[in-house]
Amino acid sequence: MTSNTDWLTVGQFARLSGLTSKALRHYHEVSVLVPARIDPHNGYRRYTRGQLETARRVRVLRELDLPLAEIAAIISESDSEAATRRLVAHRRRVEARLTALQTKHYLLGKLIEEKEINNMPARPTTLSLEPEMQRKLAAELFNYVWTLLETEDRSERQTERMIDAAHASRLLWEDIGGPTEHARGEWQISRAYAAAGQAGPALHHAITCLTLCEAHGIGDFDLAYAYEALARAHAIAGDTEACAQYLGQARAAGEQIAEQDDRDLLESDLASIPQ
Amino acid sequence: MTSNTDWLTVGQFARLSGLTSKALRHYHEVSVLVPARIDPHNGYRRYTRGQLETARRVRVLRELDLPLAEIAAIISESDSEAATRRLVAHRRRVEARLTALQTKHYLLGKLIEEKEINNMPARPTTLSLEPEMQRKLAAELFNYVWTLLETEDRSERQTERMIDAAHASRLLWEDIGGPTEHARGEWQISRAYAAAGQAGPALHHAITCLTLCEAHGIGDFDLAYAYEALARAHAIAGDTEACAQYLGQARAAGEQIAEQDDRDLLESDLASIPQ
DNA sequence: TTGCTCCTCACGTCACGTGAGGTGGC
DNA sequence: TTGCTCCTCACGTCACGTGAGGTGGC
Repeated sequence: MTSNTDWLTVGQFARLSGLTSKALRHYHEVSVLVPARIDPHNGYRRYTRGQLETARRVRVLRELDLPLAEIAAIISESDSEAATRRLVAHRRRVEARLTALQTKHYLLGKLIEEKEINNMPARPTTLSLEPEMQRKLAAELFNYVWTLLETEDRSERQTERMIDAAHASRLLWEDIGGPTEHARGEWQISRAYAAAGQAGPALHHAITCLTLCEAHGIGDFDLAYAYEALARAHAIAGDTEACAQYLGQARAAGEQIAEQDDRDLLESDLASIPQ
Repeated sequence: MTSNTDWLTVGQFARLSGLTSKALRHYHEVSVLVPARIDPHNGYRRYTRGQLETARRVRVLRELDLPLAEIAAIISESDSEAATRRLVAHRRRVEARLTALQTKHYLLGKLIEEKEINNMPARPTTLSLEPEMQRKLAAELFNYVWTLLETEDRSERQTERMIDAAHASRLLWEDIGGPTEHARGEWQISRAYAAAGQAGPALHHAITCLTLCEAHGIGDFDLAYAYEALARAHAIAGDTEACAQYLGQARAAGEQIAEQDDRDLLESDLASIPQ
């Protein structure tokens, strides 16, 4: 209980906290962790044992790459909820860095591979997305289109973005998906154009969808929906006769669908086609 | 064939290589990429078109986080095997960073969990791309469309992907770009549809392009090209009269273009419109 | 002539680490 | 008295970005 042991110098405090004295001086300068008192005689920094707790927290947070400014805020606020929010935000930043690094890692691998074959490419011919990310993006875009399709008061601009997104999703599926994904992509593009009232493109992509189904023997659900898209596109074009014909084909194909839920879904979609 | 176009200034070289002029000055200073000559009169840096290849390679390598010293070595050595060894070594460093970051990510998750069991982050409504990646992708898609536009024996399928890519690029520019990028995106979509022989969509996006230019006071190059797109779309639709009218407007706007190179480019594009 | 582009400093970024030169404490 | 620790500058790191202040070019 000698006052001797209660006041720690930087070196002692450094050893006990796991920080360096250089770091402690820096933390003092930027007010992240200020010594309890400064010896007025010689300018020595004096820390208390009670400050060790804070010092260790600073160390842990720094090891997790939190910026000093964030750490200062977390420590001074002493509001645990606000602190958690900062941690969550930081974790998102770390996540972003992680995906960026993963992409770089992937691209380096490809570059090395290519180099072994030919000499100096330096010109990427494909998208710089790793397959996993591409798959994720393709799915996100697909869902994004759905969200917008279901938005009732869609602005003109949103409608344009919806169409863009449908095309983007289709593009990304090109090399990571098979005929089924391609057909579904074409179906969604067609539906987006139908929602936008553009009969020409809606018809074009509906035809592509059906062609894919036929060429690859895709039946069930997807085939029925190919006809649904054709019926809808013709309805919008004002061709009642063709619409009715494809409605019939959709219903016929619908009877081949295995799942009851899927059959119901088709029915409600067919019912939504303007006559 | 004028010596004028053979010697590029930093600004021109920056635009063509995708680097910034600041970065180019830095690369000069540290001898990673030295201008072919320095104008003795005013100290202007002059680059050749042949240096673009090197510049692009530097950019690709920097995007992969290689230190400038490594890049300088890779470029100067011109020994492809040594270069590959450097890439492999760098990939290992990236791997190390990756595992370290993954650990931090995991620990942050645990820390947050401990601190609070409630308060889960909301579903992300936007794409899970960080801005840097989104910008890169948008640009890549834009270039991808160009490559396909210039491909003479494009298959039908490639044409479809080209259109998808034009839409995808436009979507990605939506929140990271301004009106100029949006207008250029619309222009490219229009051109892609024109190349595919689809007059309707070509016209639609040409109109959007012009509307954007007018709404945001975009002139020069971009405005002239908006008219070019309209002329081309009408030509494909078989509307000779409207085509001629917009050709005239494009030429008039073309006279306001500052750069001679840009004027020449416009002329050759206008000449390629089928009459 | 007016903008636009180019030039060269000089400083900032982020979290310390590395000395240099000097003094206090046990 | 001898090491050891402490102090305060000042500079370096890495790859540029951001001005400031001035000049050249079309």
